[in-house]
Amino acid sequence: MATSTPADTDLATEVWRLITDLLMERKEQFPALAAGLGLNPGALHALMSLDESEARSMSALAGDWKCDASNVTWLVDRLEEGGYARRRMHPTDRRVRTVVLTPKGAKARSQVEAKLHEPPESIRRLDREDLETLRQVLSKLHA
Amino acid sequence: MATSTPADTDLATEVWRLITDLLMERKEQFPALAAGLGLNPGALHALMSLDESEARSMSALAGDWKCDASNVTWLVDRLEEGGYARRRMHPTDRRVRTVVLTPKGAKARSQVEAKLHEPPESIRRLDREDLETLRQVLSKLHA
DNA sequence: TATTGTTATACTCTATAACTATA
DNA sequence: TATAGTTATAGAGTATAACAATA
Repeated sequence: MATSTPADTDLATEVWRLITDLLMERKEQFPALAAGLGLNPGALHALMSLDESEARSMSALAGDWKCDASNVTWLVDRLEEGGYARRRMHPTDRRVRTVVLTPKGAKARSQVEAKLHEPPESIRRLDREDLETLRQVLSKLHA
Repeated sequence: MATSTPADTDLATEVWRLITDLLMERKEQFPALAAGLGLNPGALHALMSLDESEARSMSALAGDWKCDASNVTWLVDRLEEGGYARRRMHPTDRRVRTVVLTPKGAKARSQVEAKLHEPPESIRRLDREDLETLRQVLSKLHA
């Protein structure tokens, strides 16, 4: 119907973000997005919590991901196979392996984040006044 | 802060329902609710799509649940073990088995639905005016 | 001969336990 | 002796293929 101005699109994005933040998780398109990267949902979830600059040890990742250390080995193997992450040596403790995203992994992560924040058609169709109203009221939920 | 009147609680329920309907799925408390019934998430999802009165064939359920027929056998076995559903003969075609919820299964289903529609604390804290506003704007998303 | 549902079997993802190498 | 990570192994949940009963 009505076309969106850039300002409306930004608003729609923000409103959608407020709603999804409220829900904490929007595991929905997630399996499909994972499959698109040749990953299972668990491995994509892992990818989303990694960083290009900050190296995390395997044991720290077991804590982050609330899973067994042996499963961290398996998940990081999947990410390395896909070229999304790589293991590094720890500078001082030779027992420890750290994990960082590759450039490809960082790009995949930001693209998936963009998809997850993309408002659905029904939200984008709202006019500016409605979106402003939603933003105002939903902002109160942050308290 | 402000205490809720019954009217506010109904409004909060409705607003929360509008948001979750928009998202289609809110797999979040779901694994915990399933575990509480001695089921896995897949089996609870199956239970939620069954009815006490309407009998569905195994092959129809494979379509509904988007899974293989052999997995329907497995899931219905789990539901029968828990006393939530039972197989019946088809009145005319002796190859076909149909599945219906038991009274226990119907009760479990409505209790889980109630839990899923329960608004979170942050929504319940909104005052009546904000909830009315949300309801009004979010209703437009149904179009 | 085709279809319904089950059984036999295999694959994915996860965990527990045993192991290797460091510390 | 304790810790980090891996490998060996087992279990849950899913699929594919072979099968028995019925149409």
